[in-house]
Amino acid sequence: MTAVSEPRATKAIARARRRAPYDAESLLDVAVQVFNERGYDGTSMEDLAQAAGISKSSFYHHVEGKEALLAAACDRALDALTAIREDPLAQEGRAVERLENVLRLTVMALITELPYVTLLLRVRGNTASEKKALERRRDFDRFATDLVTQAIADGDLRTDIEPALATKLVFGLVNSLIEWYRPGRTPSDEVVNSTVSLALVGLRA
Amino acid sequence: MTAVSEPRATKAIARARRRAPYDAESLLDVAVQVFNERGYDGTSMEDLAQAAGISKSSFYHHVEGKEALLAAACDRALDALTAIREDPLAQEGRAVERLENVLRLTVMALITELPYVTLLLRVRGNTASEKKALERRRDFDRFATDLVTQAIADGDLRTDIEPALATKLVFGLVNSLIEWYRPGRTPSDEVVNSTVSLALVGLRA
DNA sequence: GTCTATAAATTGATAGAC
DNA sequence: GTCTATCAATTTATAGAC
Repeated sequence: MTAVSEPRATKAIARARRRAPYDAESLLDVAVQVFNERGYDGTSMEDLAQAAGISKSSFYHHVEGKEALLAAACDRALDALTAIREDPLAQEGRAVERLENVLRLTVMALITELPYVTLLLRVRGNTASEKKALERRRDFDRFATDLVTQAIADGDLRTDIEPALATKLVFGLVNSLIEWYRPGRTPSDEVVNSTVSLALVGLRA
Repeated sequence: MTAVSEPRATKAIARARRRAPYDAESLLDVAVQVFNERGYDGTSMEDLAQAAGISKSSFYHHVEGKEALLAAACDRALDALTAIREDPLAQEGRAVERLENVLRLTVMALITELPYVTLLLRVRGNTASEKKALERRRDFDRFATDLVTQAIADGDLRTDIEPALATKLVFGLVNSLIEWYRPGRTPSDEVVNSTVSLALVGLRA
């Protein structure tokens, strides 16, 4: 059974099944992990190549460059956040219910896309692609602020905290997950429930 | 009244009064500001010199080097946090009262030392001095965790959230201030009260 | 696809004149 | 104290052999 005698499709599948060790996606995973450990600017392409177990030149064969890696990671995180806005749970019911759903979906997105969102939330805006990522992030912030503002106007949340301030506090609480949450330590269900509960109990009228 | 005829002490005072434009402290302020804008690793000594309005070489005349600037800034932030542990308000009364005081003092420290604490909370631990700063920071985290644990054991805080998780959430909320608080926008009193209130109301039994 | 070699630019830091 | 000039190391990225 030599590979030569097999049809092309079979070869492609076999290749995929044994998980080609170095495809663009797995190298992105490696890069994002190292970026999060040492910081994006504190990581050299040599660091990434070593973490992947190949030479720097081979690494470049698979990826466009350092900034493209960061942009791809940010896009993945931002796509996850954007999907929340379009989720039916974010569009029906009272504002306070939509807010609770959005908070829950956000915590879940933070957990499932943790490395990517971590990188996104640390972006400083030094380059053009970083500025673009920050702009998309601000879109989500505005969406969240509108939701909190509406819930307060509905009389469902305490009125002694400014809407903009309340939003920043609640999403600051939620986003702080990237600083301490590590998969496998605490069941993610418990983290989701505790986080949403703590945020909303403190905020309710 | 020529400078030549004045005694040395007078000259020194006059020099100090007109605020020598480039002393080590004011250059640290400049450096910390730029570090926070572009990230520590994303900032070059050339960037710092330009921000200070002098050449890179002149800048080096006043400061030891890049890492020393970071260490000095972290030390200042950590000194502010350490002072909280030694504050009488953190040592008397029930654990839940001490916790409320510590939360309030922490928010106040974040606000008064904002640039320094911001830099500290972003340190990744890449160098020896950064690792040392992270270790001092962990000391404060342990102190905070003990306080929350005790308050839960006292029956003053809700028991359905793990002490370690509750601590991370509450201090995640408090520390998120560095991401959005900017002096002069919202009165600091309002931020302190709202932050402490939101955190504790959500946490109380 | 992988590698060694190297280019081209930047960086932290210093030398030494004024 | 400030500057220009420069060093030595590092960094992003490419060339080209296998």
